[in-house]
Amino acid sequence: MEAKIQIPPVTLYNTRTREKEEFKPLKPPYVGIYVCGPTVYSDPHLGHARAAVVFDVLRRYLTSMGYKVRFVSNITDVGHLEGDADEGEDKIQKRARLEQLEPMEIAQHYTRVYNNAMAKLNVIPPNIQPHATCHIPEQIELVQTILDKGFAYVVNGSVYFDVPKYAQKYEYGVLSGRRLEELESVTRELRGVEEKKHPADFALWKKAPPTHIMKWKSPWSVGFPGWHLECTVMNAKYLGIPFDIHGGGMDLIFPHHECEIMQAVAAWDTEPVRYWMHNNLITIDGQKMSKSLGNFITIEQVFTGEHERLSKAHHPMALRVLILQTHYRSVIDFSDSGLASAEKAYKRLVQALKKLETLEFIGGKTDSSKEDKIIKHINNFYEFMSDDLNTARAIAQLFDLTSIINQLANEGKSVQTVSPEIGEILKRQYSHTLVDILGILPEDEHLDTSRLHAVLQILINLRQEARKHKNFQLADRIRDQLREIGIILRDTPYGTEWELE
RNA sequence: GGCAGCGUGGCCGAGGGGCUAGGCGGGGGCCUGCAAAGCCCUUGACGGCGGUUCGAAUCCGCCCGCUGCCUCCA
Repeated sequence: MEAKIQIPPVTLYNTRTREKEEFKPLKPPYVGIYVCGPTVYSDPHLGHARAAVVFDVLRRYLTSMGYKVRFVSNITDVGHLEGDADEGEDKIQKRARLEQLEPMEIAQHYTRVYNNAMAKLNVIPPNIQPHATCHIPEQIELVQTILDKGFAYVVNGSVYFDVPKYAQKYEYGVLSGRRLEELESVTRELRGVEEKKHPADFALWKKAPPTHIMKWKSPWSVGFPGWHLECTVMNAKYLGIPFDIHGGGMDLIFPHHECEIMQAVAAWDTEPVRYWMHNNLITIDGQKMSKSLGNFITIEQVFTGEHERLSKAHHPMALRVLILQTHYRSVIDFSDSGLASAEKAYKRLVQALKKLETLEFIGGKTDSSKEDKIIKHINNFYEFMSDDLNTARAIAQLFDLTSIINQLANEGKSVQTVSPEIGEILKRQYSHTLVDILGILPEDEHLDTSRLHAVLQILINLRQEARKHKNFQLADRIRDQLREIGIILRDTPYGTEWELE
């Protein structure tokens, strides 16, 4: 890192303490991050995209600072109970019955769909992507530990966490700010006859009804693990308790993350997580997007444009930019026009990057105020990223740099107003912040375009000759026909550029 | 009902007592065979009513409107 660029210490808003805290890993330079992954029984939607992109940027940022990050994100393939207790049916099983498939076939299919979507969004795959069904023995073991410690009880082959007992020894609701008495008054009327001693108790192990397909042997019954168990088990197994950062959507704070804390504290007498981070939700027309409301847009629909609310197919990076232009703790009200505007913004950033790569900084007539601005914007970028991952402000700095790059490019290929030293910093940092840290990929990097490149160069050269001879009819025909197949030609002071639409 | 939060210019979205956010769009100009892109200039905002203050979009109070969690969910 060059001397002129300073990266301030990272502060993160910790849901647990409700304030921004300086991030200090337990065992530097190692950082453990766990993010709640998807339940794989349907297509991933915009909400999945947001959580994944937000924590991908966190991971990239910490990595760029020299931390060695282990990033764990699970696949929930057991399915959780639907509705309450005894009426419950495993989600994946339900879907399997509907489609006449093996439950594991469903899980496998949607895991693949999810991972494909993540790849398109340029989300780096987790270092470990553990599956709940691969950790049944560990989950059974944890249930036993909690039973041994006296914080759970067995009823008819099911095991429940004893929340009132826990609340006697430890504080209840540390994450969500919820109080046990209030919870009781609300939930009492909602629930019918059941095995739980207290409405706030939750299942650690459920005995499976005879029709249930996904089930495993345990000391208590043939059944399946409770909703919150897998995360605790996989935290402990792959990151150790306690570990640094646990992330997920805000809707998971209660009860999911609250239960995770109780399980870990009950089992090991230690709060499991140093920093709890929660991204806010995505709304559509001001309404929460959710599975139960059925108003969600899948990630793939954004890319194909096949949804009544979408006017066209959008570039995956447009979605990424849209997400990063909002701070992660604010709501994003999703719209087609917002996505379209993000797409234009994305193109601007990427065009500036391409342009910057062709520039040569020779100095000679250096403009120190311009150079100062460049350094200032780069430092601001890091300052805002370190301030609770404020990607909205950080990306604004990149737009300011974009503007400067465009001005420099107007000088021609050889730039005199910026010294070679500052020019190199600009080149390195602009690319590093945009591509490596924010994960905004220049277009078509995945595509092998080398031959297409060569062919277009031939056409561009022919057109150039036609223009030289003032044969504009031919020149325009070449450009128009290329446009018809989605290739746009653009004449610039330093030659003709092309771009795929 | 309990808890948490939000209301910013045409749209999206940062910020948060005096200091240009940014993106998209609109207007004017430069460049150009034309087009596109780019550049320069520009427009324009802090839900309502009170209060604190030399000064409030920013702090406090009340009111209005909206959202999330309390049921699986990112």
